[in-house]
Amino acid sequence: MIRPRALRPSGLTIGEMAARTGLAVSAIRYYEEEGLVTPERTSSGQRRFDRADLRRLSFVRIAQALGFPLGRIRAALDGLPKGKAPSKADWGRLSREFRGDLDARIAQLEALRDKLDGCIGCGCLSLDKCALYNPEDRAAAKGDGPRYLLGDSADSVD
Amino acid sequence: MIRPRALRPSGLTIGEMAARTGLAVSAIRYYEEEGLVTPERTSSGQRRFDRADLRRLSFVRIAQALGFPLGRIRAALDGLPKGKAPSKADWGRLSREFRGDLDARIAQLEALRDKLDGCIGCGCLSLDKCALYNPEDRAAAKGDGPRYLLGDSADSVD
DNA sequence: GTAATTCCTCAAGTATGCTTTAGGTCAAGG
DNA sequence: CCTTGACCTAAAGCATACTTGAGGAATTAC
Repeated sequence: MIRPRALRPSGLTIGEMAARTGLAVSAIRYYEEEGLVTPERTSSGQRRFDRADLRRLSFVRIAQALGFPLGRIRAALDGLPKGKAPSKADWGRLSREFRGDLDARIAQLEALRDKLDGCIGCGCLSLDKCALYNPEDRAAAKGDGPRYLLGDSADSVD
Repeated sequence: MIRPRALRPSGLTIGEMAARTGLAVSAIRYYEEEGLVTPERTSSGQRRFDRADLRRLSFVRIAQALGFPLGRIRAALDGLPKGKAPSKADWGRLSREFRGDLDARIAQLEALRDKLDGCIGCGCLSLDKCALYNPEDRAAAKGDGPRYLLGDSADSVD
């Protein structure tokens, strides 16, 4: 049993966090800048993370894999109790929240896919009567976040 | 009936394309830079688009709404016959191609969602035994393209 | 004929999400 | 003790997808 950093003191170093979460050290620093984690510092300025941070960062990875933008993830994490470590119930609530969003995104994508089917049939793909060519369908894919900046004004086409 | 540009000559101007596709003029110029359309030019250097371009640009919009990156879209458009205008069958083939990719993405997202369900139950979200914490799940969301640059090396966590 | 539009190019700016580089400090091992 | 590796900050760079701005030319409208 190796015990680096003498008798495992007050927290995990950024390198240990990186190793355990699979994130790059630079990414973790970036997440701190973005307010996704707020590790303490040693007197010499090095970051020290606790176990709750391990969960926070893992949640970030998972949510990202699910397509959520960091802003959304931060908003969710901001809902966790500060000071005390989040309980299992807290994490469950967060997960359910994302699960809901995810369902919505999948449904939207499926709706779009079905419309694409219709368009394969009609071969239009650009006609004003084309179901896919509907302003309200813009920004359906993409996590949410400020990504769908598509100013719409689609008229008749072709 | 107004007939701008005397007797409707050789093609549509970029402004007309913008009005008819719902895209911004600047976006269309950008798409040309990216090789998604290659309009002709008048002797004075103005762009002139044809009806096939209208379809191309509409396809770009649709594919983007479906979450595909421009690189992928360009690759698909490059498969269309050059010189002659693409037939209905050509467009159908393209649509089916995207439909396939879309199905795959939806499936992947659903798989991830189901794993999230499991994790809501166990409340883990960061444990090494957590199904969501699998390197192979990275980059599941997001259109494809060079977006999933997540170098993986996830070990045990928490 | 002339003023208002529209068009052109090229460069720089914006947002997201990081990585890389430069220059320097700190801590752990031998 | 002192070298090596890990850590720190700040700034710049990269990829995607565009928009905005500057400065100017060509069209169109009246």
